[in-house]
Amino acid sequence: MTRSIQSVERATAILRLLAGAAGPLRLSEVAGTLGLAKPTAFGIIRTLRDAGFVHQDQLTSDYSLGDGVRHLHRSGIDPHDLRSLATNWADALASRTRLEVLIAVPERDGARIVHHVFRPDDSEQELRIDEVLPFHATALGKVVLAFSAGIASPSPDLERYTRRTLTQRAAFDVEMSRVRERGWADEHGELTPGVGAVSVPLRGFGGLGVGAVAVSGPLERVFHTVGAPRDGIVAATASTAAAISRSLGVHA
Amino acid sequence: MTRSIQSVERATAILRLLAGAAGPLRLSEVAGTLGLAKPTAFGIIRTLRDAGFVHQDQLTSDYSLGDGVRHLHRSGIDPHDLRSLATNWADALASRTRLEVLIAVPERDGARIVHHVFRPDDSEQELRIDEVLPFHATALGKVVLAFSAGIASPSPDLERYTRRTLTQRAAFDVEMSRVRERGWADEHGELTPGVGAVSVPLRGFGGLGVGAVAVSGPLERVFHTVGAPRDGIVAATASTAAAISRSLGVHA
DNA sequence: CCCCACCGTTCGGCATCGTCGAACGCGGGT
DNA sequence: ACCCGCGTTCGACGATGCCGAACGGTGGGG
Repeated sequence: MTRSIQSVERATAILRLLAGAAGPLRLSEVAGTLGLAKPTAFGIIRTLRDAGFVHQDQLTSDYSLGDGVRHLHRSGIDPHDLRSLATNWADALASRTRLEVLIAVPERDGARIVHHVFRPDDSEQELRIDEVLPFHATALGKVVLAFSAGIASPSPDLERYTRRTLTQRAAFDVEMSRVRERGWADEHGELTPGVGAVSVPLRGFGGLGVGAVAVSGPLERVFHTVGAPRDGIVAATASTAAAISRSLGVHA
Repeated sequence: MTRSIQSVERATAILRLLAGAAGPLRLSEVAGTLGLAKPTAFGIIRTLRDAGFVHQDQLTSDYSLGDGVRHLHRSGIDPHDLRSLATNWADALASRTRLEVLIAVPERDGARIVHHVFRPDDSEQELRIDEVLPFHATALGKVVLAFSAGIASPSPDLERYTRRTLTQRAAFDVEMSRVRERGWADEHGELTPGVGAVSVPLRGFGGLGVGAVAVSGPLERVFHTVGAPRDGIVAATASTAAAISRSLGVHA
C-alpha cells in the first residue's frame, strides 16, 4: 500500500464530489459526505477556491467546480495582470539600484519584456516593451527558461550576438545548471557589449514560474571587476521578485 | 493574507504546470520549476497520479495531465468495476451471515442494485440486479442518499409500500439524521412486508461515497425482537464495506 | 421582539503527517 | 569498470494540517 498525501487526496475527492454533484454543494454537505470536520473541509476547499479550481457562490456560499479546472489547458499569467501588479515594485527597485528594471514573461522563442522602468538618470533610453530576448544570451531569458515549464529547449544553434555570447551548447548547459542551483541568473555583455544584468524568477500561485524581473545597466555598474554582482543587487532584485510573487499568489 | 493548505496549493500548481507544458515533464523538472525537493514533489504527484489527475508514462516515467481532470464531469465509480471488485467479499458476507447480500450505486431516483448474492439456502430467490430501490423505503437507499452527493432530495411525496413505510417527511428526516450519525442504516419491512436489511456505505478514493452494501432477509433473521440488529451483523457488513472501500481507493 | 437551527468561517493547541536530506537501484553513456 | 541522472524509498523531525469549540450571520417560527 503506497502512501499518499492525505490532504491532496482529500482535495481530489472534493473536486470529484463537486464534479458529480447535480448542483452547488454546501460546505457542510461536502464535509459530511467525505466524513471530515467542517474546518478541515473548509481549509481544503478554500485553497481550491483560491486556485480557481472551485467556485463559491457569493449569495448562497455554495461551492461548485471552478473554471480553473476546465481551463487547465491555459496556464501562466496574463501579462497585463503582471504589469499592473509589478509597477510599483519595479519603480522602487530602479530607484534603489539606480539601474533600469525589466520584467519579462516566457514565450516560445524567448523572454518577452512586458514592463520596463528606465534607469533614474538623464541618459537617453529607449523603451523596450514587447522586445523578445533570446534565452541563451540574457539573464531574463536564462531565468524564464530555467524556471518556467512548457518551453522547448532552444535551438541547438545558439546565435552569437557578441564575443561573450555562449554559443557552445555544453557551456550553455553548464550555465543553466548554475542558474537553477543559484536561483538567479546574470548577464555579462552576451547580448549587448558592455551591458550587464541580474535576473530573478517571478513565481505565481504555488510556486509556478511565470516570469522574471531583472536589473540592467553598464557592466561596471552591475558587477565588480571580479565579475560578482555588486553588493545588494541580487538581494534587492530577489526581494522585489518575492513581493511581486506574493501578490501573484494572492491574486490568482 | 488568508491561509491555504500548502500541499493542496502545491498540487494545484503541479496540475497547472503539467497543463501548460508542451509535453510530459520529468519529476526533476517539476520539482526544480516549483522549487521543491524531489521527494516532496514526488509524494504530491504520486497522489495525483493515483487519483487519475496525472498520467505517468510507463517507459519514460514522465508525467502529464491525466484523464481524471478532463473527466471531472463524470464522477462516481463504474458499476462494472464495483461488481468485479466486490464479488468475493459479498460472497463471503452472505456465507457468514446466512443472508442475501446486495450492492447498490446511487442513481437519481434511487439505489440501483449492481450485485446480488443469494441467501445460502435452498429457498426460491429471484435475481434483483438493476432493480432501483426507493431512497426512503430501503436501507440501501437511505445509505446512498446519506453519503453520496449530487442526489436531489426525494420528492416530498414519499410513496407508501407497506404499513411501515415512512411517508411523513419529518419522520424521514429524523431517520436520515440517525443514518448519518450512526454511519449505517436499517430497514424494517418498509418496502416488502417481513423483509429487513442493514446497509453500510461504500467509499471510494478519498472517502467519497460511491454506493452501499447491505445484508437482507426475513425480519426475524436480521433483527432481535426488540428491533436491534442481531449480533455481528452490522460489524460484518461494515467490515465487508471497509474491505471493498479499500480496494476502491487503491483501484482508482 | 426572542429563540432556534443551520450556516460558513475563525481560532488555537497538538500530534500527525508532510517535508526533505540521504540513499538506493536502475538505465544509459563513455 | 565508472559516472551521471533518473524516479523512488527511507526515516527523523518539526511544521503544518486537523478539528473541537466558538463566533457572527441568516432565515424561519412563535
